[in-house]
Amino acid sequence: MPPRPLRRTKLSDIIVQDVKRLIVAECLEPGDRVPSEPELIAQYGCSKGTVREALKALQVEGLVTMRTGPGGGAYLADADPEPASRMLRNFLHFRHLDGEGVYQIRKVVEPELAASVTGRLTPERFAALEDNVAECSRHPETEEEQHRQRILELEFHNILADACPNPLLAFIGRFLNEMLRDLVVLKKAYVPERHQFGDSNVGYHRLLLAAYREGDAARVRAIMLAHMHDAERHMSALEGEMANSFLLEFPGREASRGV
Amino acid sequence: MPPRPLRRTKLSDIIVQDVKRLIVAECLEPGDRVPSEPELIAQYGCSKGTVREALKALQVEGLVTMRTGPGGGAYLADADPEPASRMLRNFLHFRHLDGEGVYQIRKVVEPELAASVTGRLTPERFAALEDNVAECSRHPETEEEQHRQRILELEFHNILADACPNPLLAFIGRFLNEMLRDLVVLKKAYVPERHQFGDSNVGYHRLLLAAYREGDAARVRAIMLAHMHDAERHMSALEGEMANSFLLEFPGREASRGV
DNA sequence: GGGGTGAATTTATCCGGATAAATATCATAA
DNA sequence: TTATGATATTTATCCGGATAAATTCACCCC
Repeated sequence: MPPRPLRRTKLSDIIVQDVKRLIVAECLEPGDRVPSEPELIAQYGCSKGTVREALKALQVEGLVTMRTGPGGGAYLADADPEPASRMLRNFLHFRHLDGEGVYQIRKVVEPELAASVTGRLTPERFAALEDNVAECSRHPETEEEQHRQRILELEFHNILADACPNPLLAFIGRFLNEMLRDLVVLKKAYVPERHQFGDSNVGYHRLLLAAYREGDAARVRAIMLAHMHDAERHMSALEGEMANSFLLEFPGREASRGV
Repeated sequence: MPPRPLRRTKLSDIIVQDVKRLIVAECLEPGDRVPSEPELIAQYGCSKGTVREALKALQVEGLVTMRTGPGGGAYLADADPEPASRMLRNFLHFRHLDGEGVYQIRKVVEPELAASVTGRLTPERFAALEDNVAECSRHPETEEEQHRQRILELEFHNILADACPNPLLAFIGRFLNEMLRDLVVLKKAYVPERHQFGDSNVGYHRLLLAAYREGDAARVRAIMLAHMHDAERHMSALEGEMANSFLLEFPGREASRGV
């Protein structure tokens, strides 16, 4: 039933593979130039539409970025996990992943992540964590502000993820935060009880800061584990009705650049 | 520096968004029909190229599949994590993720996953696990066979992941296995010591089967944790030189359908 | 010398047509 | 009744052109 590929593989796919091989062969680094539209047209003797499709595919895979103007063309892009993250979120929302599902992972991943950055926090990052705690400690006035503060608390965990030297662990940490963010954005039902949870969250964050100051990785791990278990218990209120709203762009997240 | 979107948003992007909204509004399920090429052309009064680009974008996001022939057109696709998985693997390979990095996550995720499927294994899955252990217990003859057996051992963990009701946990479990598979495929250096590790792996798998038979989730967790720590120690031999080989299609994995 | 203007380059978007391939349906024949 | 083959429908691929937008760089004026 799935439309199998046609007899001869698409010309644009051949170009895609060739360009990838070129990247490997030449050991290109992000920022290096890749054959541009007119060059590929000349090389393959095809129309620009075909070349454009190949370059677009490489863009979609996050491998190249295009620049206009003189000296423009295709350049090897900095690796960016966002497209993959977005597709994965779509997939999981389709599968009706709920808050409890996120916390089943989070409660084992966040302690490991938090412990692993002990002693690796730059002064800038540590200051950012302190700022975050300070801002989340303020008493919110409006409902809207309370809601934003709720999301701001997640930023604490994002800063930790950014400090993690393991790219996979960093990605998963960020990803889980984004999933929770989607859930919080979709369901303001979470807000009413914010005081109880919010204060509790920030309290754990303060304890974590103290443990980081002492460089006590074991205590960091223990505090984060307790934090996660505590938060998990409060997640039951976030169940259900995710439906298909994921397809629409969430406010506050920059719109994806289409395909 | 990134080429910002042009003044007016692309027509194909508008179509993409409209179709997504339609999917949400009509609560479409996988397999349901989505407006086809000629319908969208009539609706938007644009050329087929533009409509094709929109439908292609929806394909790339894994939301729809196209069918040819009468009654063909665009249909809401079954959610598939493969495209996201592939992009994420590319990203991580670019970041030179190594075996140790994978195991930092794996050692916390696999025990949770393994424990969570205790008592949920269907007879079919349990039989598949037993078959896997039996096949991995055979004495490999050729080098090639040893190598394939090494990969086959990973399948044990994939079966567990498939049994996991949490879609995120299942995805991460499968994903980590794929990352390891890439590493093993790329570096046959792993093979020489296969006996030591291979036997050890299968031994843990046997212990897990026994614990599953008794429905002892705590013991499953403990065994898997020991399994992971054991395997992690042997991972140092798998370090380094991932380079950019990720871009090429790995043998044994079906080629991606281009863009 | 500095700052603004415009030309050149390159990609971005869209068009409509031509041919090929896949598939469901229906008619036909065994 | 069943199997086979023709037909119609729909997507797949590719082409080349036209216009618009963004960026760089050289040039010119002050």
